[in-house]
Amino acid sequence: MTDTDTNSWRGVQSELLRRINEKEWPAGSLVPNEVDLAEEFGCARTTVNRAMRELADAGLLVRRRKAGTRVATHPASRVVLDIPIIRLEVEQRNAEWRQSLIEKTACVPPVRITSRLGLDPDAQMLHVRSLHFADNHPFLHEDRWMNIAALPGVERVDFSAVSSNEWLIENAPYTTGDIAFSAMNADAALADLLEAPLGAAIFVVDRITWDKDIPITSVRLSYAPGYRMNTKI
Amino acid sequence: MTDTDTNSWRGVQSELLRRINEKEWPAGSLVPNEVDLAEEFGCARTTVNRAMRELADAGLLVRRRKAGTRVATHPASRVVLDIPIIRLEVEQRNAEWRQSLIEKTACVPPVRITSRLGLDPDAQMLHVRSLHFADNHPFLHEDRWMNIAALPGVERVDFSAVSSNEWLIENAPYTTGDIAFSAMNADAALADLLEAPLGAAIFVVDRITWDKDIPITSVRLSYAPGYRMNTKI
DNA sequence: AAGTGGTCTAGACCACGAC
DNA sequence: TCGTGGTCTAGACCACTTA
Repeated sequence: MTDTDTNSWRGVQSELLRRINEKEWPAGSLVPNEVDLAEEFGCARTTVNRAMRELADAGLLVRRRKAGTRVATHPASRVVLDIPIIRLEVEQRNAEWRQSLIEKTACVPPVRITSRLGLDPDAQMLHVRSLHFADNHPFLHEDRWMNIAALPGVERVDFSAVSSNEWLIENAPYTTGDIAFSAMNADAALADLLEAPLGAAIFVVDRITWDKDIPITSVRLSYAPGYRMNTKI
Repeated sequence: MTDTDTNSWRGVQSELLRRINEKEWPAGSLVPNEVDLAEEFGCARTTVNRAMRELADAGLLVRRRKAGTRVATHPASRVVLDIPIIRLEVEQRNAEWRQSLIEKTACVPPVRITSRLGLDPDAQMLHVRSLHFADNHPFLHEDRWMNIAALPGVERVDFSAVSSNEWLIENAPYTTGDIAFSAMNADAALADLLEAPLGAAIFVVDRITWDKDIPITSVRLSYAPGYRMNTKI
């Protein structure tokens, strides 16, 4: 049951990892098949399969039926980011969260929004903008467009009581989405809201979500200067 | 073998997903155990286990022995980022990659580097800075410190021929690391290198890697303005 | 045609941890 | 204590893809 027992999947995995790291199996080389490895390690093929499957998921091995398994030549490191509810992110920093609703209007969005969502350019969407605070300091600006047709009752929600961020997570499951991270200089409006100098470097998250091809929402989060998004490999 | 056959693990998983999304199983509620679900779906417990394990890995379910499995209350969406070799990232954009080595010196790093790595503040490290280009336009600035003691022969490597980014991936396996993403305004030196206006918003990736408690490298990647890091959920 | 990984089964034992 | 998930087994059939 430890990492060095080669009859547990973790043990097999760490032995495989060792061979890859120490170049016993060089990058690009063909490694033995599951049946042979199972025999070598004295375990069932299922056990070897689990160990290898996870290494393939992590990008360290490349597996193809009939062709066999090879050590990946350019193991792109894979980073997992957890993106929590904004309120929880603030509270995890031991700060008090509050938000202030800036705008909530039903209107026709700019074409850059409808075109990316694949919606009729004349369709009305709900535009909600709000400012999130951490201990009364501006934390981020949330600029969101919501698909009214896909979110029944959304027009009657009081987004000054519940953030649209949180309401959507609880009420609108999504199946797929795109996320982009970038940096931009604060324009006058954003600088004013975030109490930052004009032109300050702002960390920006753009996110679009769909529920089985139905567009749900498009949002831009603009963080106050100094924000860092951290994670471990 | 399709997503709707409840005797394949994908089929079971999509049915479980449906029940979670449609609140048939509300957030926080206890869901049936593996044996009961296997009976309901007419499949082996192993199959149910695989489906549920992956949902737990994705953060949608919380599993505990004896206590059973519950629907997660705050499903933080989990984003996976692939961070490739810089050369490949440029080439994937159908651009020609090249780099120019700016500096390669062995010297004592600033305290902010040694302290974060947990190294002796007087230890020499190898400082390598280089500029990566895409089609002869500056793409990013790589500012790296390498632990000489942990990387035998690193002082003799010609980093004008191989980028330190690529050399490390091929020669220095790591076990853990920290990554941080942020935005900063370009100072005069960086603006000059990246051919950007002074103060331009720069997307920054800071990364530190260890190999079993031995610090390997600390690097800051500063991308030219306009860079976006994209991924799917 | 044949080798390889992908998956399912039925059963088993065990570790954890709530009670 | 004992229910639950975690894991392993031995065997089987199948899907994919290369030779």
